Amino acid sequence: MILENCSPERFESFWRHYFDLDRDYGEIKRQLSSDPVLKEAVKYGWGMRILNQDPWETLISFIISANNNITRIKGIIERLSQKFGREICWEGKSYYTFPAPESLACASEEDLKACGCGYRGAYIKKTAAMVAEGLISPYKIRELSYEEGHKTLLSCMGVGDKVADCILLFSMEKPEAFPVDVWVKRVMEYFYIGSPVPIRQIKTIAAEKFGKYAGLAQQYLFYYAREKKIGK
DNA sequence: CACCAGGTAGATC
DNA sequence: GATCTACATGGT
Repeated sequence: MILENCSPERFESFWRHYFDLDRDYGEIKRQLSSDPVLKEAVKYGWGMRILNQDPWETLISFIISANNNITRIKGIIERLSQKFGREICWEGKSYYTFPAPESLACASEEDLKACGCGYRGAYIKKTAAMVAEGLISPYKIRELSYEEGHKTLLSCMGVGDKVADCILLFSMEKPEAFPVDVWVKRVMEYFYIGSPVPIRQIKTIAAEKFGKYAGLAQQYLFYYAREKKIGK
């Protein structure tokens, strides 16, 4: 991997953790590969890593992801950043930071609608207000256990079981979190169960089979399922 | 014009 | 608790 425009100090203080470089993926892949299905999925997504992303940004981003498609999710986040973020100029081009909690809490319904948020606009505004007022803190939730963090995240409007698991996995260093979206549900039923079952049952099976690295297994399975369009 | 997309909130039993 | 439905928006 090559990073441009990055000092050794900046690499150590930020990017090393962001790219999860201290985790031994070789060892985890070996462990998961004792399962024949995971062995194939791991082969498919051999270079994958779980990024350690910003908790606040991840919280809002995955509220937007619910019942939505990836193209639109990206567009909405881009437009929110342009409208409510801070401009950064670099090499003659403009970029925008992800908006601060206060900015989204103060956003008007019309502005959020203009970004294409749809009915999620109200969720974003409410959750942003909770953070801006200090009722909840994404950075403090990160310090909690998986169970406590999950429970706390559910108090945010727009955050359900699956979105909470995504936030915990992608920004709060909880590799045991196993988000079950439509693809993971399909691939688990297809390979391990054989018939449609409730999501909670899939989470139970995943915890038993994959243990404390269930989240990484989820990512290999997700990628594999999508690429192969399994169950569709 | 239906159906779908990295589900959730609110009502109901 | 478990189950059902409406939900903005843009693409196919």
